Amino acid sequence: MATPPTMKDVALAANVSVMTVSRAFKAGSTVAAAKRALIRQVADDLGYVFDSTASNLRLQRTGFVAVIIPSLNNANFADTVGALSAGLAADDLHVLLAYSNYDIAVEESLIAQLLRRRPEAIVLTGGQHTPGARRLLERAQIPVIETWDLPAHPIGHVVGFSNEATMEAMVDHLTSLGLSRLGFIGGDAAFDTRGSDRRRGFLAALAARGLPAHRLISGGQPPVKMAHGAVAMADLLQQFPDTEAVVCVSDLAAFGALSECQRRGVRVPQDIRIAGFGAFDIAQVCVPTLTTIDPACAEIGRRTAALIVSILRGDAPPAVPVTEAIIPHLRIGGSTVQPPR
Amino acid sequence: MATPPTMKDVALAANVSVMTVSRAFKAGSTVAAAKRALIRQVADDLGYVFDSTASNLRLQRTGFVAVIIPSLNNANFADTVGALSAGLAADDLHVLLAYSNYDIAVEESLIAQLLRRRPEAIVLTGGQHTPGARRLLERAQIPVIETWDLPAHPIGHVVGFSNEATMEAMVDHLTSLGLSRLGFIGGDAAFDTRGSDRRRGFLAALAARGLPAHRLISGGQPPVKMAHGAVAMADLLQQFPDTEAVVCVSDLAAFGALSECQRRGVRVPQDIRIAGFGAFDIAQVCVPTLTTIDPACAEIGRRTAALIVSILRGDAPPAVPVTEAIIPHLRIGGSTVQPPR
DNA sequence: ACTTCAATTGTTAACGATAACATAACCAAG
DNA sequence: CTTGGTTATGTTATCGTTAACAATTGAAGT
Repeated sequence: MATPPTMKDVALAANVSVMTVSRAFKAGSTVAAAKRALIRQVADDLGYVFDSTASNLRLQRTGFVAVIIPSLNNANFADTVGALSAGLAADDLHVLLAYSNYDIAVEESLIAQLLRRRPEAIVLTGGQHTPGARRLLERAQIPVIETWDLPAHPIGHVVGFSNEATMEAMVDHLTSLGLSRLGFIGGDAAFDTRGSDRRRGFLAALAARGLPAHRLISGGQPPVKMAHGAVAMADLLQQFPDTEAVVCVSDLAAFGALSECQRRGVRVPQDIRIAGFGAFDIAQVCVPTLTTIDPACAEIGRRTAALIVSILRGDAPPAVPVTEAIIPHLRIGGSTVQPPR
Repeated sequence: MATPPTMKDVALAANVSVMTVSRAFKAGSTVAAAKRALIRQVADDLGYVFDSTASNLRLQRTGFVAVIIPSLNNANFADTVGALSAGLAADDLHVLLAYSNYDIAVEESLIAQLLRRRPEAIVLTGGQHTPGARRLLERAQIPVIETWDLPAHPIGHVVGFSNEATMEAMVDHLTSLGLSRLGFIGGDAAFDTRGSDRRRGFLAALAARGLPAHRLISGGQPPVKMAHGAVAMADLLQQFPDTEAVVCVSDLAAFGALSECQRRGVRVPQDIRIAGFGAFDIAQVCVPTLTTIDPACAEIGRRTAALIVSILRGDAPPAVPVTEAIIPHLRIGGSTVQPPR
């Protein structure tokens, strides 16, 4: 057959009306059991596949939830999206995923594209957007959820945490070890807003303690990869050899830094301490394990999914925009504190 | 406004017909320049957003390419999907992504769901599918591309490589170093077909050389993570302490194995050699760097995108199913050969 | 002024599924 | 054998956009 069979073809073959075929495929509708079985059999024989594009148009509902993440290739965002998809699946909502490559201009164009697909909700990573993007989102008649951040001026709902605030606990940990010469790797670019939020938080924490805050090494444009962390560590060791501990924008950079230390015979944590961010798998496998901050990626996804479901399908959707604060957790590893043996 | 504005609203406001509005948004159609500008202005003022669900139905074309990967959280597949998306974007094709969690039963149900969305092509990872999945795909009137494998009986097009065959080069490398007591970590489960293909290839390569092939350690169910690699290495060192080299199903497992060696003071490569698969970032950052096989993930994505574009939008689509063989490359690292200093 | 042709705009009928309404079939009770 | 009330099925119109065709306009050529 040239064109795929439609309900009409099935109806013809089963000798019923199109409407009956439609009902036969919908649970809870009144069709004689025998007829329903017949219709499904006929449909299967014909190779009929339900056409959701038609249904979407008629019902004015697509079942799509648009999601924009900075990068596909990042275990943290993957965990969030995984939990999000899982949480939406039960309510027949499907993630329409796009990635911005850490560029809010790209994000804006993705938003414009995605909205044409008529998603029922849209999930963003981060709280910083172009004015154009804000405008599009404010006019879109769908729930907007910003994640992975606590924006000062949210567009709609929020499920996230303050990247800046996480650094307080980290610096607290390091200073409680009696350390005062602290460095930071990563987060310089105007692009990586979450990374520079962390750096800002780091600097604020140092300032609050009256500690020097000049040991900063760029990790280059995001995504900051392992190899960049290694290069940055080499820079740090050369420029500021007296550094006692370095906080990295992510565990990937931190592992790169650790590897550079290994290559140079610099002992971690004896000679220098290293901390990361994100609680990536590698943090608990590498030697020593990395001190890091667990931002509860999956929890963000779960809570976002639950929020969306309650808004779209729930009987009591929230009247005002919701902000759900996630509490990241400091996880101490061998890269800052030598385990007792 | 309760319902979002449609072309009709724009037409009314701009005092033209709906069709003229439609033309005003379509490049290359005959609308007076001034009128086109006016319509676009009016549309913008109203907050009009093009509704692709209606367009998709009318045109019988969605611009979707369905893609199923085993896991979101895997840099290899992420690289493939990234390159694929990029290659499709120019032709206004968008990836509709789903992940099977390494389960072909899940894959079948995803295929059924995705086909309802009327994708213009569908891309699968791997060449093993349930009979139900094959049936769905054979009847779907769209191009099917299997990737990351060279199936014996392809459903349609193929862009991939033989996981089994890659192991020949790896074993060749190890035996050329004079090693003969080789082990393998991972790939036991019936699920992870690519992993067990690699193990089969490993065993075949040993058999061809008359080498003993009993040093096999399960990595558990896929995805085999770093931590599993560490546990497996501990098993291997205990069960087969005379092992000279171990090939792991992925770099992640290999890094876990390497980390276990570090913890135990087993020197790599002096005491034991470790190899991985996938050319993940970590392979070239860790100390020592990992010997691995680069399956050219991005190349798979690029070639798949090019194939799809040529089929869907090209003037000379291939008459018969195409099989594009990708050539994976052995990359030797410090985990099998100590670098000269 | 009168064709002729191109450029521009309008009208109609789909695309495939489904809510809403209308009708037909059925069964039990009186 | 009616009547009343379910249950099962059919009919119509619609979601928003667009191809195909029809109609109108305007400018150039004679």
